[in-house]
Order: sequence, then structure tokens, then C-alpha cells
Amino acid sequence: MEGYQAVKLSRRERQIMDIVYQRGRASVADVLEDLPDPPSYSTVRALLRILEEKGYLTHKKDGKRYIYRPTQPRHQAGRFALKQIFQTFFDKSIEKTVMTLVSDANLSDEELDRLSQLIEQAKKGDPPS
Amino acid sequence: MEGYQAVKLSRRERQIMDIVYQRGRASVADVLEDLPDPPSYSTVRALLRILEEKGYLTHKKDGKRYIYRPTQPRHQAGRFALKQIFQTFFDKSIEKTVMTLVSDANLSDEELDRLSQLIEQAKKGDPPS
DNA sequence: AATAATATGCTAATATTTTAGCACTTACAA
DNA sequence: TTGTAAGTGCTAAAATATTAGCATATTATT
Repeated sequence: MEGYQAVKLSRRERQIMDIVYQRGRASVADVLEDLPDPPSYSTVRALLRILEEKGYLTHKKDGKRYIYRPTQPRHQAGRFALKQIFQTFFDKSIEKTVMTLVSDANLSDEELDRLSQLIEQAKKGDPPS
Repeated sequence: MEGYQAVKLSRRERQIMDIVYQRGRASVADVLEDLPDPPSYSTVRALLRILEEKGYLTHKKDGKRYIYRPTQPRHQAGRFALKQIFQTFFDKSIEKTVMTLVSDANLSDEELDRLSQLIEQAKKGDPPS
């Protein structure tokens, strides 16, 4: 039960993992394109190789180039990252975190309706903590 | 409008910022206590000094020791961090992010009620996007 | 006022991260 | 096929981050 161990990653490694998660899968060129203060092509390749060695990424060949993907499913990594956030910035309160998201989001009526539904379900289904 | 530039921080710097945000304010000893794979006291002092130089922290004296605080308010840093998360892991969808939080949270009935209220307000107040 | 305990200031060594570059491979097109 | 463009593999240099340790300061206690 490890999750997305951003804690262990260096700055560049983290940036790259974020990019790969955002895109779902990425070539070296893709990553380079999205990287802030972009380093050289070689650098990106080296980092991708390291991340693969560490087990965070895999690659497969696509024509002559490699396409990298995260080994951990995105949803799972996302949950881990969220946990980190609400523990660090929102007094470990999920409620506060949701409040902030909803307040800032400017969601559409449909989105809000779906959320209402979800909350209703939660009320029925789960016993209060 | 910069926010919490985790992107620019090294691994240790990030860990330390997280600790200081979690605690609100922290002495060197506090930080050391919470750091994973804890380094030496000296190390922590050096990193805190660097983070202060970079403008992320300030300190004031409390008796003979320094107490460090973030310069950016926690709420603001939290919003920035959340943005990063839902962009990276949830298709830039705040709705998906909230869904995940609420599903996983096992919130109490009271908390759920407060959320319902918030959503109702959002429906009335803000025009749909 | 002297001492002990607990801080910080600073500097330099060490370790890790980040980088570039050269040698080799592969896919494709002339 | 052979040339070329666009990849990768690897290694070692350079830059940054991390660390320890000595010198000095501060506070509280005796």
C-alpha cells in the first residue's frame, strides 16, 4: 500500500511523473515539451530511464520510439496525492478540502446536481463515522 | 500570483515545507522530528535557512530558538496544491476530484449536511459555467 | 558570575541530481 | 541497399542539494 511516492522523488523526477500522469502516456519529446525550464533531450531520456528502473514507469516501443506509462494507475496515485494535500494544508479535514474545491470551482448546475446525488448516497449508505 | 511553488523545491525542501505547513509553525527540533529518514540537526537548520533565503519561510525568536512560519498563507498554498492535483490526476476535473474525496472519506452525517448546504448555495449563487 | 545546556552562523566535504555528448540502432524513403 | 533522420544506451562531467562539524551566542541555573 505505497501509492505515489512523490516523497522519494527528486525535483525533475517529480515533474516528469506529473507530466506522464497528466498525459497518460508520453514519448521523450512529449515530456520535454511540457517540462518547465526544459533541459536537453538526453537529460529527459536519462530521467525516464531512471524512473523506469525505480519502477514508476514502463515503456513499450512505438515504431522507433519509446512510449512511457505510469505503472501505478492514475486514480490510485491521485488518491494518494490528495491524502497528502488535505493532511498538509487542510487540517486533515476532507470536508475543508472539498469546501475549498467547491467554492473555487464555479461548477455547472449539472455537476452540482451530480455531487448532491453523491452526497445523498453517502448519507444513506455509509454509517456516520 | 505564484502560490506554493513545490515545482521549484528539492526533495528535502518540499518535505520541510510540508511539515511547516502541517504544523503551522515549527522549530528546528519539530521539523527534525517529523522528517522521514531524518538527517542531522545541522542539516535541518541549513535547509530552513535556505528556505528562508528563498522567501518561503520567516522566523522569529522564541526564547533562544527560532520558530519558522510559512510566508504564504496556508489556505492559499493549499489551493495552489489542489489545482496541481486535479490537473495532474483527475483530467482537470474538480468534480472528479471531489467525487474521489467524498467517496473515500466516510464523512459523518453532519459533515455531509454541511456539504449539501454548500452545494445548494453554489447552485443559487453562481451562474452555471 | 561561572557553568551547562541548547541554540545558531558558517564553511567545507560528500552525495545526489542533472546534464551533455558520443556511439550505436532502428525505421523509412530514395 | 544505402543514406539519413530520429531514436536509444551509456558514461562521465557539472551543478545542486545534502550533510557534518567547529566556532560562537544565548538562556537558565547554581
